[in-house]
Amino acid sequence: MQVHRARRTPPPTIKTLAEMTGYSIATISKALRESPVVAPATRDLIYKAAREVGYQANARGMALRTGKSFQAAVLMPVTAARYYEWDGVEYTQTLSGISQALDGTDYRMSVHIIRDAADGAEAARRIIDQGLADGLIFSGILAEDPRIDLLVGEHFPFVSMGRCRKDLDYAHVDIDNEWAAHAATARLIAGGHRRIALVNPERRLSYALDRIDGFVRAFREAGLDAPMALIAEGDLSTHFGRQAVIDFLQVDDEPTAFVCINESTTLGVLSGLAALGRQVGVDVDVIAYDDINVSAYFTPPVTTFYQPIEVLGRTLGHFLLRRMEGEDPKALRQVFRPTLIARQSDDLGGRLNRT
Amino acid sequence: MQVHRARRTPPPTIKTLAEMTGYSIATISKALRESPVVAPATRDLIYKAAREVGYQANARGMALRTGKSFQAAVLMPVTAARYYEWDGVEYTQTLSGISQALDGTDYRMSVHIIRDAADGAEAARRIIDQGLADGLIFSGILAEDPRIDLLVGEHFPFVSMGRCRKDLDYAHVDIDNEWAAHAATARLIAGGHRRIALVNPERRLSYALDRIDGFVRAFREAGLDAPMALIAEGDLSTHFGRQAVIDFLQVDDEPTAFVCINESTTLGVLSGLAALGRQVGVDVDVIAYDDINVSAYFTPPVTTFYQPIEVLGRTLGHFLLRRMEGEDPKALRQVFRPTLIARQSDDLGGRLNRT
DNA sequence: ATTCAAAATAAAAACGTTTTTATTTTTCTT
DNA sequence: AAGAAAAATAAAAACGTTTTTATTTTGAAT
Repeated sequence: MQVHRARRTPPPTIKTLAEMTGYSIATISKALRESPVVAPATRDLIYKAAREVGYQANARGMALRTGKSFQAAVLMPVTAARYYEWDGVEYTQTLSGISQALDGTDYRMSVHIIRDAADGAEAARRIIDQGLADGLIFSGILAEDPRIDLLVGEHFPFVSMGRCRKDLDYAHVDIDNEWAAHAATARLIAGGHRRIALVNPERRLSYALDRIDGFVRAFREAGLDAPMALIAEGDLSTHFGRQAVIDFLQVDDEPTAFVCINESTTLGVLSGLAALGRQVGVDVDVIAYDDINVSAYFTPPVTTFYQPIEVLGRTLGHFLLRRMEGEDPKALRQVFRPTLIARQSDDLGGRLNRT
Repeated sequence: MQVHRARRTPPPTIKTLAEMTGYSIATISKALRESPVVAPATRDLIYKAAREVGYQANARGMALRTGKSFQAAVLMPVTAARYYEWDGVEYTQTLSGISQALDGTDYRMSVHIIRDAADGAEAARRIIDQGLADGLIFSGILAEDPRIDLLVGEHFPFVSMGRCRKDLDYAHVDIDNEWAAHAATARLIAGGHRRIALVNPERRLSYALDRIDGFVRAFREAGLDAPMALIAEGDLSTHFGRQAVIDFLQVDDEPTAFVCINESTTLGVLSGLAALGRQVGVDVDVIAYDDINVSAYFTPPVTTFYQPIEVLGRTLGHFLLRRMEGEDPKALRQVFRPTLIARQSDDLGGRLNRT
């Protein structure tokens, strides 16, 4: 026989406070909202009563009346298929950052898993139409991202992690991918490398283009033609990184260095190199981009451009809050430059012919 | 000058449908809830009208009236500090699994980041008190987890990923850690290993005890004493895994094999071994537990017990749905046994003295 | 003291549902 | 054909807020 606990007294509402203090619920509501029309003395009285009974505004009541949901939605891309389980691991840190920004506000974070870009657009549509959230954060920005057009058109508050290639006003946070790719490539060129491979995401992703731009610029500045044939394009899985290496090392004029786009692919690249018996730092150089500081533990540790992604997350959250307050998106833009963490020399220990 | 779009027509409500069909809102509501009191003919009519205008029940209205939030809360542990950025990466897959289970229901997934166990208990408290969610999923179960007592006491629907050591009725999903640790250890013992190290989480975590149990049982069954001094305890960071190796390899009678608890530590262990010049499969054997299938890409690939964590996530979600429907938690328990993926022989290529 | 404006508070309506209670319509029984 | 029971529908209340409108109180000016 299950013993049921005595029904707990229902949580206090503004009605409770009205009865306690003798004021009307209208006054209670205004007092708690810090409305200037209520006399300071009564406001204090009401606050005292609220504290006394531990009053917490009922989110559902507020939501219905105001039409707000007090939810900040985050679209989180997860590839369901095998080979991809390591994908998106950095989202743990991203969510943590966003949540930190939301802490202490009335907003909660709801996470919507999306399978691909189309799914993401549909999720955005649903969130707007059904008022599932008051603001939206998403990443994986395409060069021509329909979500950005949609949200800008609807005047729906959002912050994107990444920039699209259209000239629109929207709040965003990004990594300076052009700069990072340029810096990495230039460093390898300075080390004497000429055959440099770029392991890149698909070209429809906006930052894939940014990376290519930086890659090409580094060669141009050195008076060289960029080896466009050495740009591998694919999903950013570990499997892809590994396959890219295997493919490249089977052509005649094989690359002597790799620029990797994220940790997942980097791990794959290292795995591929190991499988083919190539030693990093001896036969080939690798320079990577890192956002959860894990490259230090790879074998061997690789030189990276590091940008803690939690910081991006925090910024995303803060920007979204301000955007939901109605702030002009023009003011809400930040592009981070990762810092170089050199863990290896990039000239194969000096064995490479310098020009 | 910003051009504002014409105010969009407000979304249809049951009132809209009432006007369209001529029925009262009460009938509309009942029809949509499939209540048997409304005549089938009218139900059909009302459904038709609803489809016509694309009616979607307003979540806020429902929430206020029913007192439900239609949120499934997930507590997601994230260690903020440096050294821990790789921690919890498997949560991407976990969330994906949960979300898959929730797909097509009225429930949304809200994620609450927690910093530690105490933070988790506080979050649970807040979720119950403020009715922030109708159900809860959490992991990182302690041997004596206060959250489980709390939630069982409050009759709040929840599913835990992992079991505590108390004999309580609650829905849960778990890995058979005792079995896995036993299998891994027994395999190494069969390979001739005697000095086997267990890289384990802190002992207050319930599954840390399970692992120790399995570890000890494997030795006992072989007629040996388990080397309790070779059990390293710490957070599950990459940093910890590396440090554990470095510590162990500086003692006299150093271990010849390592059993690792998760991928983060495994990566650390491999990093530590590489740093000390030990070759896996030559000087030392490593067997690991893997939930996002990444160990295949480590250098060298390591033998693992693999359990795709997304499957656990899906089960968690399904169990929570059933629990929120009021189903007896006794029926909602599942313990998964990971499958062995042998990527190396575990007797150092036969070089180890067999007993 | 009266009047009027300003300040403070109260009342009422509304947000979109569900549920309880009331009413009307239909069907069956005799 | 009348009456009662059953079925179908409608009306009203409620969930906890915020906001608009109405009322009361206060204070100052005459």
